[in-house]
Amino acid sequence: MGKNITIVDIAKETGLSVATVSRVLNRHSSVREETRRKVIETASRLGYQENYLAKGLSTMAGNMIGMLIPDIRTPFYGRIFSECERIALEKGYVLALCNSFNNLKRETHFYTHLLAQHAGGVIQIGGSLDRQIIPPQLYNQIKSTAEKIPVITSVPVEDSECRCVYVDNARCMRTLLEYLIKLGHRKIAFVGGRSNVKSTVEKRQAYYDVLKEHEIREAIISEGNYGQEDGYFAVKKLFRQKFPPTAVIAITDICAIGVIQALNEMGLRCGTDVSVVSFDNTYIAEMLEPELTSVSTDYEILSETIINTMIDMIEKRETRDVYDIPLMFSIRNSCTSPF
Amino acid sequence: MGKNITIVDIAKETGLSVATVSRVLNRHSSVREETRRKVIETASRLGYQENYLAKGLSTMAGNMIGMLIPDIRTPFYGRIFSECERIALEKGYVLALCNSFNNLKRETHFYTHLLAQHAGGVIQIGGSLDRQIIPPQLYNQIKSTAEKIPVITSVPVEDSECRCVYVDNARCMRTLLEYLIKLGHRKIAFVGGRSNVKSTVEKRQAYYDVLKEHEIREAIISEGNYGQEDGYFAVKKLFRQKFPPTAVIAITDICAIGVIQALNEMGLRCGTDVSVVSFDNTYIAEMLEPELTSVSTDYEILSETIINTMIDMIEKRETRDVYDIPLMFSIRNSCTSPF
DNA sequence: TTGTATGCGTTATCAG
DNA sequence: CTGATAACGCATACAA
Repeated sequence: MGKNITIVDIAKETGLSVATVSRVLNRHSSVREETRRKVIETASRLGYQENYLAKGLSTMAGNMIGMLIPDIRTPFYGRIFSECERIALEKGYVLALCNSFNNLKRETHFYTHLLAQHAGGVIQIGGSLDRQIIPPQLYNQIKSTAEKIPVITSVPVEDSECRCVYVDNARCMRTLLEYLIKLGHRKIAFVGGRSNVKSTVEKRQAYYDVLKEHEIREAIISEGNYGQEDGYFAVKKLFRQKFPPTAVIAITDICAIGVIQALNEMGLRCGTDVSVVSFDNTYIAEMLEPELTSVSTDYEILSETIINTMIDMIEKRETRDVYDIPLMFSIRNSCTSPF
Repeated sequence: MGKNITIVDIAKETGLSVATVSRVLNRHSSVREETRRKVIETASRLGYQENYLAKGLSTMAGNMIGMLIPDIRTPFYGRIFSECERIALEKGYVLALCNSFNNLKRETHFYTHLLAQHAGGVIQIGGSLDRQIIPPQLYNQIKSTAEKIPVITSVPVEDSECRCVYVDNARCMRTLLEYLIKLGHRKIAFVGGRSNVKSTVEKRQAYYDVLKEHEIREAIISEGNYGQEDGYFAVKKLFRQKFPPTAVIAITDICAIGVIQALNEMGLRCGTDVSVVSFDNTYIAEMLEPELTSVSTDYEILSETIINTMIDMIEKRETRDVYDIPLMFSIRNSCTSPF
């Protein structure tokens, strides 16, 4: 357990004061080049490692950023987190992750923890934030947290200091639907998703809007959850009818798996008999047979925006809400014209 | 930005000293019940929140635990992390996650960071740790880190203070293979996995061992990576022969997806014509058609062991290496007798 | 440009 | 059982 090297040691060694050493280490301009070099040299010679705890205690802002998402095991959140983590580490920040499992208690608990650590900031994507009305308990927690440390959310939080990096669900739906309509589909089902989830509601609304714009009367919606079985049972139900849909929009790639399975069981082939598209555009889409046409926000740009905004907030630069992350629309071979 | 409530405030409010307040808050025995109650009461009345930074600076041990894994997006690591995170949060610890992507630089970088934060500890599973010979750069980093904060690894690290929570790959392979042999299979292929990865080598060795025990001469191994395409191409190659295997062991669930796809394309049906099993037993196994027989370490017990051991180390209790985590062997419907 | 002194919130070591 | 006070490592306002 060798004693830790501190700036005091460096100060002693160089004959300078801790203040000067500190200035050098933080790239504070006003310091002579010679002393600067001397400090750098002895720092690395002694094997100095900065102590973030002390730094944090002094500045009241750690270099750990908390990320709160519903479930890292889903390909969607897994992808977002991984991109964010990669960028953050490059910039000298560490990401702490919490699966909320949409559990309000876990969410507020996590905020409390991060606050207690004076974390650099918190990022929340989805979860209870994605309810039609944000639960007051969470709302208050976010609001009071945002007064002390930077907070970024995937949804605007009114009357708070949060920044919002918005995922445009409506635009995603529009892209998918217009693509199918252009192929000639008129009977298009939208499968999966709960109606108390904001992102889903936004997708539904866009679904109705676009149908209307194209004067398509028939909306076919099957509510459910976001899993494979939801796609499966929806298809089983929907395709029992006389004039079944010719195309299906699945709420997630995972949901699409179920759609395709059910289709197969009914002797229908995805990509020829029925067109299938999905949200999220994760590796699952490329894994299926046939490969799925899918849409999502551009993960890299989204993640970069989130992290950069967060760091700007931490380092007290100007920031703005972001509503215009580009989409990633990948046309593969799960669709054809219905004729 | 309301000023933070500290123990000093509580001390003032109660007329006690900070020392006493601190003692109460840390359940240090010797303190009168009455003063104890008074402290607790005013603490909650004032809305006191402990400051982990200050605490950490004082004790030189934070409540953040770092977890270093190859890639959270894989179902295997996603599952392990999620279980660990759930348990850790319950016990008051936060998990910071780093995807190493098997990149040595990222790995050592992460250790450096955690050290600088005086993290509670570090857990590394797989990655460069899983090479036949641990790269010296990483070895040194682990060794020196372990001298300062608790470190747990999935593989024993010789001559260091790490604790090891071992995942018994050989036993997993044995379980799978003996199951297939009992069903009557004699031509069993083992598909996927690189030969510079320790866990894979252990599986291979067990594969040879068990075959030998059952006097099966023919070992059929197809090296590759751990993805879907590796399973796919392996089958395409292996099943071109006159007497193809009657069973396939895939190195991961994901790899098995490719196996099944290739089989389908060749007009062979998994579960009737060919038996398929895999490692990892993730949700993917239940998602496939037919559902896959699969084996892994029991995730819950593994994760609980890891976190409990870590916390014991942090709180300086006795610990021991763990080599006997039970397995989770799920027999589903991807296998039959070959006759 | 550099140094001095103080604070950040806790824990821990001594005394009482 | 309780209280003063010195660390812990760093940043920074104020002086020089």
